[in-house]
Amino acid sequence: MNLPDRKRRILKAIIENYIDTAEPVGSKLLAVSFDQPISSATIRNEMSELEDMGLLEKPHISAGRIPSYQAYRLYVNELMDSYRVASEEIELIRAQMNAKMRELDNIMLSASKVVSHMTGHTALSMSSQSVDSVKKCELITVDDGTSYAVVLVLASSVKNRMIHLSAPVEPSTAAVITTAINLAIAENRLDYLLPSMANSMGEHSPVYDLTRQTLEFISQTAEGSRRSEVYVEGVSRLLDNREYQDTNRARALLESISDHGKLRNTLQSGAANIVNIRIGPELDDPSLHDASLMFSTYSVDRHTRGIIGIIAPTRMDYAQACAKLLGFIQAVGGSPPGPPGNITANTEDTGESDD
Amino acid sequence: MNLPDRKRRILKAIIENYIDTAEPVGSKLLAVSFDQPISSATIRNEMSELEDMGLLEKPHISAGRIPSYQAYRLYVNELMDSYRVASEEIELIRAQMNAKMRELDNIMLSASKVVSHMTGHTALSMSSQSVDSVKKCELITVDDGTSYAVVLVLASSVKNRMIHLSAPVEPSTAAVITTAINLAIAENRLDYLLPSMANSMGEHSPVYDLTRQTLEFISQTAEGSRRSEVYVEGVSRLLDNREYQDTNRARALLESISDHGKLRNTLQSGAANIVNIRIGPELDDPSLHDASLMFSTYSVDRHTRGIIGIIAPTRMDYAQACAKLLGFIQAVGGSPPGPPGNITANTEDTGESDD
DNA sequence: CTTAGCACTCGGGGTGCATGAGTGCTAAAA
DNA sequence: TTTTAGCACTCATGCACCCCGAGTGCTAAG
Repeated sequence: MNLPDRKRRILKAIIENYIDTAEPVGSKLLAVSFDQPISSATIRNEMSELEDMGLLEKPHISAGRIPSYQAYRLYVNELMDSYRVASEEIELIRAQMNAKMRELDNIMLSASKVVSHMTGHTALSMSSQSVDSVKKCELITVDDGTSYAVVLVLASSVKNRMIHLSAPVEPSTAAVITTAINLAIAENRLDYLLPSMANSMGEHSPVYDLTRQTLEFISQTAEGSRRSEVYVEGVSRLLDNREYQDTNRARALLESISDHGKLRNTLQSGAANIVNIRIGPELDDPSLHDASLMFSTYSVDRHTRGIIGIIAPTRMDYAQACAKLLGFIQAVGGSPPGPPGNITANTEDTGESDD
Repeated sequence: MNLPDRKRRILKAIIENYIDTAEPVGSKLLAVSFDQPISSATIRNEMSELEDMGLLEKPHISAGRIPSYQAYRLYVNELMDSYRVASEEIELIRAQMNAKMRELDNIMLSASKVVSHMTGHTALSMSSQSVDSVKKCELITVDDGTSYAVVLVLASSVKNRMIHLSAPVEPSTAAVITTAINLAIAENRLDYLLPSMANSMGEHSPVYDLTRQTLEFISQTAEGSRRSEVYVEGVSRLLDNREYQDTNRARALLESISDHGKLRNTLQSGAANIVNIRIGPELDDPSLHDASLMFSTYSVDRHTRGIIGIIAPTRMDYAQACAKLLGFIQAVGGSPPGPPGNITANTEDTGESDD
């Protein structure tokens, strides 16, 4: 967007003021906050024009202006200072992550806790295995054959389930089943396995039952691989924000956040390797129209990649949140702290360039 | 508690009225709601005495009375009508559970969703494996030896983790390790295994590393077996309640509910086979003093048992919630719907009998 | 023991008013 | 042409005030 320098400065000041105070900002107040002072009247004129451009809004006639959604978009794209994270802070994050990971043994959960705590916002976290196909299957005998643990090895994780049978199956038979299934996986003809067994032994034998349940688990896993769990941490922090003092709005937001299916889709829709920022109306859900989502993929090591993000009012401190997020990614990413600022916050531009 | 009949009736009416309206109930209003009418003055006298007994409280001098915590306790112990669940409703719950279980493949998560939906309150759910010791360990080769999936079979569940090594370990070697570990588990001498290996092969061999990480996982699992996950569903419903229109209270409550460690302890502290009701001050957490917890254990089949409960304001409809909970338990429990009412709602009495 | 009556309390809702932060517009200054 | 000062106007907010109604306790009569 091509905006004269003074307008940019004024708009930036308004946005940052509003982020800070959550109150409409007026011309007088703003006038004194500049280095070389401009009169409030001038600012009023500029504001009026910014309003015509769709960048500012008036809650009512005798209040100050607040930034519009477009203003936030402009802000994160062009105006925002890139905040930098002190390397001590990165060290701190690393220490916290280590502590949490000892305690919790689930990286995604730890990540959400740490990020929620350090940003003061509600954090979202999930693992970002891309389509994670089943590579191998094992059956482990429990209780001498009436129960089996099915273990599926996927490209980047392992899933298991307990299967209980009405009558025992010999471990050696289970081994045969395992071999057959693994062969079928390799040759991609799982669908033919079960019908052929049904013919040879009937549908009521425990061996058939074991195979059936195992195959069912495999297909469910394949189905569900792209629906990994979403961890939400620090929901209560949402209520700290002025905009959610109104219980109805808070309730709507909470409800949206509880819909992990939608969250997952949104989080997976981000571009890789950049900090994705979705501002209010850019999110489908209408009850998220006064909230913003900031998220990014990250990698812990070659095997584990995740998506971490925060959700907060549109009026969040984007610069700071972005910096903290990058700090987190750097801290867990194993890359050395190095000189700060070498990770840049490219933010996704969703296209619409009005004017 | 030995209370004259009329006092009981009045108290019951006050409590139920308050549960309904969330407003202090006064003498006049109450007077007209009885079958054979009593004058408001009489009710005032009775109320005054009930207040002296610690069963009623006045928010202020010119408002009606509200039940005290002791009144709620008395109510759930003695006054409450046992609501019964229609067998159609049980069928409905069963259908919902079946649908959810197909969709989610996690019983506890399904349970919390269904119960939250049917009671209209926030639901808590966890599996109630009693101490769940490691029975068996398996190592599954992935990627030709640089990664292994460790699978632990416990008494009632299976856990797994991926281990990545810097150099490959032969599958046959892994089999030897597995055997050694299983032997050590059986003989309960896991602690001696690692030091003896360190001596024979040094701490930098990949075999040592694999063993070390496997043992670490085993000890973490043993440690964490009594901390199974707590599922919380429908938090947004909390905000529907009058008492949580105040964001500060709501925030405190949300925070408490996010502390799964405490929740787990509370849920595990319940007696088996009865509906446990913990009213406000009976919960340790001060920010839960205006909330009540109702929960119970249940079993799906011989292998899976869970704890299901709800959390709501002290002013919740205990009778209805209790009935729904019992309905749920009956629906998933596999026992036939049968004549309703054969499960009784014994509620735990926490002792204190003042007066 | 119950009830009618009375005086008293106090929270909540409504009204009226002053205040102040904000705006737009116009005309003079730069 | 751009900036600034000044002025009239607009509302949201807070405060004081008052009234109403639901509720109470107490007393005296039934």
